[in-house]
Amino acid sequence: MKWSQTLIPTLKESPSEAEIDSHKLMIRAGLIRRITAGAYAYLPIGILVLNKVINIVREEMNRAGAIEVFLPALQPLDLLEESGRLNIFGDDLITFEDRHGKKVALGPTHEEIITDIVRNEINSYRQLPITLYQIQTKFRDETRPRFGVLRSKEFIMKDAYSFDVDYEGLNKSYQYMYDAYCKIFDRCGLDYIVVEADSGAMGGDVSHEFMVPSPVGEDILIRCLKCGYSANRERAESAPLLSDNHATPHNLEEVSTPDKRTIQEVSNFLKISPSQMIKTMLYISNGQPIAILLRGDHEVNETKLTKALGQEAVALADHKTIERITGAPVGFAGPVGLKVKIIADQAVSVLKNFATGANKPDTHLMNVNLERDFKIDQVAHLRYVIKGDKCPRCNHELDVSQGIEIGHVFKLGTKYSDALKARFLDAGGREKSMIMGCYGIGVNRIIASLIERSHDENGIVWPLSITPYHVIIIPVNVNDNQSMHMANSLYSALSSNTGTDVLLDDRDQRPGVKFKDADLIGIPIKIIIGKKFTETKEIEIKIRKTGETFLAKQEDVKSKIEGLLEILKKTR
RNA sequence: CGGGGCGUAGCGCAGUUUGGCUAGCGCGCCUGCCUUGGGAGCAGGAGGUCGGAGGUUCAAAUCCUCUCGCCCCGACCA
Repeated sequence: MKWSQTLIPTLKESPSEAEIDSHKLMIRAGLIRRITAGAYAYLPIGILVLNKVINIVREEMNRAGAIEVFLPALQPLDLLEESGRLNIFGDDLITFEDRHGKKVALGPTHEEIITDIVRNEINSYRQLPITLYQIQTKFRDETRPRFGVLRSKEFIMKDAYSFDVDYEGLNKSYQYMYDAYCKIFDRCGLDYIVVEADSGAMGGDVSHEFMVPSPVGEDILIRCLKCGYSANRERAESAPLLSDNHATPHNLEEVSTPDKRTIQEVSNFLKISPSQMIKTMLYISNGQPIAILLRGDHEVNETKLTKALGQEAVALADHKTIERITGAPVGFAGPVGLKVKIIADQAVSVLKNFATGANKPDTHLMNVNLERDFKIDQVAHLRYVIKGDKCPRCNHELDVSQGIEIGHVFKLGTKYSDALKARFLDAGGREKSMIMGCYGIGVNRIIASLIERSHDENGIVWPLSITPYHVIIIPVNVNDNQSMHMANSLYSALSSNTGTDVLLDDRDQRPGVKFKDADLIGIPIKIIIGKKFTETKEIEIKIRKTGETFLAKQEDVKSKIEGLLEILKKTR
């Protein structure tokens, strides 16, 4: 491609809409333009990159035995109702009525559609197992789209769904997908880590997330750098805290804490550490209020709470309920004298002489102790792991960091096949629910997270596998006939190699502009036809990532480039 | 959805507090000259319903009301 014939609108200045490096660079390098909040147009080199990523995904999916389908973006609402996910998606779902008044949604994901197809077309164990996948745009009305294509209202996802006759089969299908994911992300040149995840609202039990470590990531990763344990925040566990003081219980004491409601306010006021306080949170579970006790500096993990209660969902009690149950406004609840079921986090069970609300307005209690002052009905792990917690496996200190989720694999089991009646007859003629798995990849996110990890002050640094062009030829002076002739002949020679994408910067621009632009858009190899060429007929070759330069005679350029491409292919 | 901020040329911004001449600057763009190894220089030029609607006023980018859009923090998040 000749630069003058395509559209690569580079910008010298960062657009004000962008906050993070990848977003700025995608705009500055002319990959994308925002059309409206959370929706982006991909410009020529943007779609080149996107297509390369998609091709890698497709190749590895096919290699893993998955079968591609193409599904509608328009979905009838009744299917989502049938699976019970209409409420779960809630306002994230983009819905409208067609001219006949029929309610339609733009698909936020496609479990229901796939399951619907499979239940209609597959009835026998002889047709199983099968894994179907699609690469398509999905729509979610995100409350706050941000970070460019990292969180947008429409985005491209690869979604695969596996259907097996039994759990053994599911394990196999899952492993195929897991392995394929590793290959895909490896090929895209990404540094990623795999963490155990909670399967959350998708249902099912085993799940892994593929994460690119990044401070701009919206997910929190808990990792043990010693033994390799890694999990996301919802899933992560920590070693139980030990009772470290054998302090004798002091006398219970009531203190006045006028208008001090939060842990922060009370701990400042009483001059004690938040970790010497207990916070009491009232939840509604199964229609009944229950009290959850947490250490003051800990936060409730509702995923774990939900599981501990064996419920589908729990919700915080409203203020009125709290007043009714505790006899005090929000901010003064405590376990002493409370007449509801009490579940304590493990960290609470080892505390002595702590402070907590007195269930009386403007009053807290000091030197509260378990057993003596109140009893708990259940101890469970209910909180998020924080810095300082120890690894549940090897007791080494856990690392807390951030990451961008680029892929997620789930063992769903029969959640959707039960709900949507996707059944088959086994060899013995018995009807059974299909065992499902589902596997997603955020295609746009691959690009953004790659840039997030692979750029420098001059711009993007593409890996060979997904770069829009492998080589950029820069004739320094396009008005010099010999230079242009050389540029054109190199362009033809290199382009004739299948699989080598060449960009020729034929613009009549000053060299500085061309070098800056080539760096900005991140092309791995530059071929420069300039001073050296006019003087000695030598051609300069420069590597974007390392800045290494080579001089080659004109007849050697092609083989030199081929050699460099081979080397770059192998290095990440 | 709560809090904060911003909308002025393709991009980045000043001007708004305290209303007042023809609305400015940098980049980019067009023409010419010059220049050709890391975002050159000189000269000339095009480009604006100041987000929109209504109001106050002799006079509104500037003040008031409403509205739309966008960004940030938080909440939310298969």
